[in-house]
Amino acid sequence: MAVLTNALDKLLGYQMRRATAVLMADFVRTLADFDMRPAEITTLLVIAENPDCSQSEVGEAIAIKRANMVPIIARLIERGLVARTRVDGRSLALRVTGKGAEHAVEAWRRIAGHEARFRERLAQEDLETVLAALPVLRAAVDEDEAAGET
Amino acid sequence: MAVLTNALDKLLGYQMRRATAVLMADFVRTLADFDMRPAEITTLLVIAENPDCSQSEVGEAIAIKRANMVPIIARLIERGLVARTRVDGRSLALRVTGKGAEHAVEAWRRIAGHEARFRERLAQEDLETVLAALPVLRAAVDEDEAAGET
DNA sequence: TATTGTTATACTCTATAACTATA
DNA sequence: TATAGTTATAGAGTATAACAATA
Repeated sequence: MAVLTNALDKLLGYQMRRATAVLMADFVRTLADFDMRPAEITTLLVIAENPDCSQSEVGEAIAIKRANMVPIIARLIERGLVARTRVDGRSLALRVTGKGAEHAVEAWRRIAGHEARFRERLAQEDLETVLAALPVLRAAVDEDEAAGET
Repeated sequence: MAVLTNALDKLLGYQMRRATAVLMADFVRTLADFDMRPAEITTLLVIAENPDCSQSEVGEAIAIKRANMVPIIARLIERGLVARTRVDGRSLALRVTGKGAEHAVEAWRRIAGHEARFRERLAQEDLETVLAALPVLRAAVDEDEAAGET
């Protein structure tokens, strides 16, 4: 099979998308036997880090819409990883359970390995440049979204 | 609403994912009135660049599986942007039509604007570092996938 | 009136397995 | 036997609109 030319390779967004797919696939592989989707894992980690946070706050932190948080939280509760208590008539405070905390610790341990696998491919200086550039790239439109959400 | 802490922000993959989502959203907005999905647009551009390529070759070039190429090509043909002729009993040669070529030119024109909006947020030197780093990040697992495909 | 959580729904991309017809 | 295209299907993420209960 012939190898085609692909001018898209010159594009920042396209390269980002391709590289991200590789990172994500490795992330999923790293945490495969947790039987949790990436969105569930990240949700668990944010709740572990922020006891008594609300569902909306978690969604805001990881850019998942309120409506899409519902089944994620439901599944975490169903599996006994997260518990919630009512704060007032409409808000719920989320906390990880003991089991959820254990999962979070083990997840972080593995994520550290995953992270190292990719970081070690870049020179220290280049890695720092990349890590500084990424928030810049997402900044302007994030602000647009925040404004639109209001 | 309280702003939560989010240790995920330190992770390369997470930052890539967030930034890519922003880039992608802008890409979609840029090409919204084409009434084409991102995957269809990129497919069209690759075919325009590689006359008489096969469906599998395009999929290989942009990391879309053969099975998922089928409806994309079908829609491009249905809309009169791509035509195909039989090469042998199992291969089809793809070409853009006149209309498809026009779409490709206009798409590239807009993509240039989209690209510039993001590039200008980074210093020239940092941009080059990022553009060099992205293929490195995706390289190792890309090779795994290629091996697995065989 | 605005906010929190919810339901319902649709769209896009991705993944696998299995089939056909060819080479 | 391997390849090109296809079908069917499932999973994951994301988006919007509308609603109830509450602040």
